[in-house]
Amino acid sequence: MLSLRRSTLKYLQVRDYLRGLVVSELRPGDPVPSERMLCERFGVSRMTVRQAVDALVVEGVLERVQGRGTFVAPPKVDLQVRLASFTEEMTRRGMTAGVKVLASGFVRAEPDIAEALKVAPGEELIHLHRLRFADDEPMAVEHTWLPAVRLPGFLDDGIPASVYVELDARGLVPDWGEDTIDAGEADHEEAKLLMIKPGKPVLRISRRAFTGDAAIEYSRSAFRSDRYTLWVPVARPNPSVVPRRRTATP
Amino acid sequence: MLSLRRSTLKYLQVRDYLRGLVVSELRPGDPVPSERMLCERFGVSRMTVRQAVDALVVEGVLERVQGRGTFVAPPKVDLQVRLASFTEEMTRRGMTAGVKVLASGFVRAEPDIAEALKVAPGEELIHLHRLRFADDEPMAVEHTWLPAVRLPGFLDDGIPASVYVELDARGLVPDWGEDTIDAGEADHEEAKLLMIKPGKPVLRISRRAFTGDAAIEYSRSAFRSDRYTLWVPVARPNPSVVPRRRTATP
DNA sequence: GGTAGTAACTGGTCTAGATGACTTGACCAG
DNA sequence: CTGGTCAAGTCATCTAGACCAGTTACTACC
Repeated sequence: MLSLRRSTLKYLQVRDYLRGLVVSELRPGDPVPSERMLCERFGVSRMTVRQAVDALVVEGVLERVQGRGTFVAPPKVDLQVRLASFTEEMTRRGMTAGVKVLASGFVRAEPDIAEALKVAPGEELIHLHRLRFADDEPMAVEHTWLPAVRLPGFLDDGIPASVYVELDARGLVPDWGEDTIDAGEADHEEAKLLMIKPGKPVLRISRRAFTGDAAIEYSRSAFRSDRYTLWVPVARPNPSVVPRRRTATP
Repeated sequence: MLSLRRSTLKYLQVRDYLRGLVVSELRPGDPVPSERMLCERFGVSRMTVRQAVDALVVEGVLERVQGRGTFVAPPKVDLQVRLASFTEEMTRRGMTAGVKVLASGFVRAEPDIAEALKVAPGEELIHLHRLRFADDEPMAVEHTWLPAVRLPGFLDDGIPASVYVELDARGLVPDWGEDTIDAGEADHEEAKLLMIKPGKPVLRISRRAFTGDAAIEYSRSAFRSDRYTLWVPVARPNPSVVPRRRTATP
């Protein structure tokens, strides 16, 4: 039936080994072991090693340079405004994402939330109030609303570890969305949770995510501005699989 | 030396054949020829075909479904994240954009500016300090730096009304760039210009714009957060080469 | 000293197979 | 009609090599 030997796949072993190297030992510009060395170390063929490296190159973690080697990519924190989950974003930055659920349950849609989700006011919503961590440091306070009618049984087994994983499992992966971003002052509750002083600036991000025509998630987050910077690439040419030129100096 | 037989590489031939199919004959959800059929048609091995298909999957052009086939991916909503310019943003809200030049001239590149523009510290830069208005109300304080060597005579006829128009006239239209966004506190100068209290939150946006490989503009802006919200349409990230769950609906 | 060549690395492309996992449809038994 | 089995087709993973192309360092020659 459900064979989840995922992690026993050889290329994933190699990939995760490399990812571990990058986040723990290496710095941008450092070379990773050559493909042939990895073949030997893991007892796999070169194509398998290349598959592992490919995955990390596509992710922007590594960069290949023909004739010289493969290097840890500079933190051009390609992490973008994409509809990636917080966990994905932090993982890409080499941090460990954590989350603490402060509250969860069903609520009736307030007018502003209803409008954002394009549902009728008073409709039943799933509400999550969470505190997000990066490397055990509080990073953001987040409120998330999801239309309950589209997610039956969402809270039945406790709070899902990841909203996006849960949406994925239901085939409701968002394909587009929009963020609005502004700066604000931390209120008392946010300040306490984020361990900053009330009135200090926070980056507020409201996100609407859609699956096809229907809104599936609306969230409001307040990020500590001293620890979080948003990167937005603007109209960048398609990087494709082809290797990019290099700037770092190993 | 420079061998650009690029297009004679087999996997590129296969890739471009598939790309042609997608744009000319097939519609989203349609299956492309199976990998083994492509092997036969082009007389190449399966790995080569997979390399071609991989490239298109990474680009988001195709989607693989194990056991069923490979299909044309549904159209992307918006390939790139795109930030509206200040003027566009104001127009969208039915406001009139204005600008006042506070200072202009030549400066030597400070280390941080030099790094952002990828020039040597101390290199000559054109510097503009401007205050931006929306409906005659101050909205943002902006510093802009441009490499003087690439823009001879830029300030000779006074301050250009629009930096972008001037760049356009010289064929130096930026084709890509990146913004970093965070929240900060207004310093005294900013507060005075924006007519807010010092320490109040401002949205800080740093923008680097590139023409080809060379940086052409670097700017830092501080926006009044009580009057300005950034709006960012977001597209879904490209699926990685690696794990795929079902999404296609042929 | 400088220069050209060369050897030993690196990643880039490619072959010709193998096995496994998943989906679909045809077929058969209840 | 329903449910199960089975085969054929698909993509997923993997092997053990091959040669090409770019980079670097060292060496031998001028």
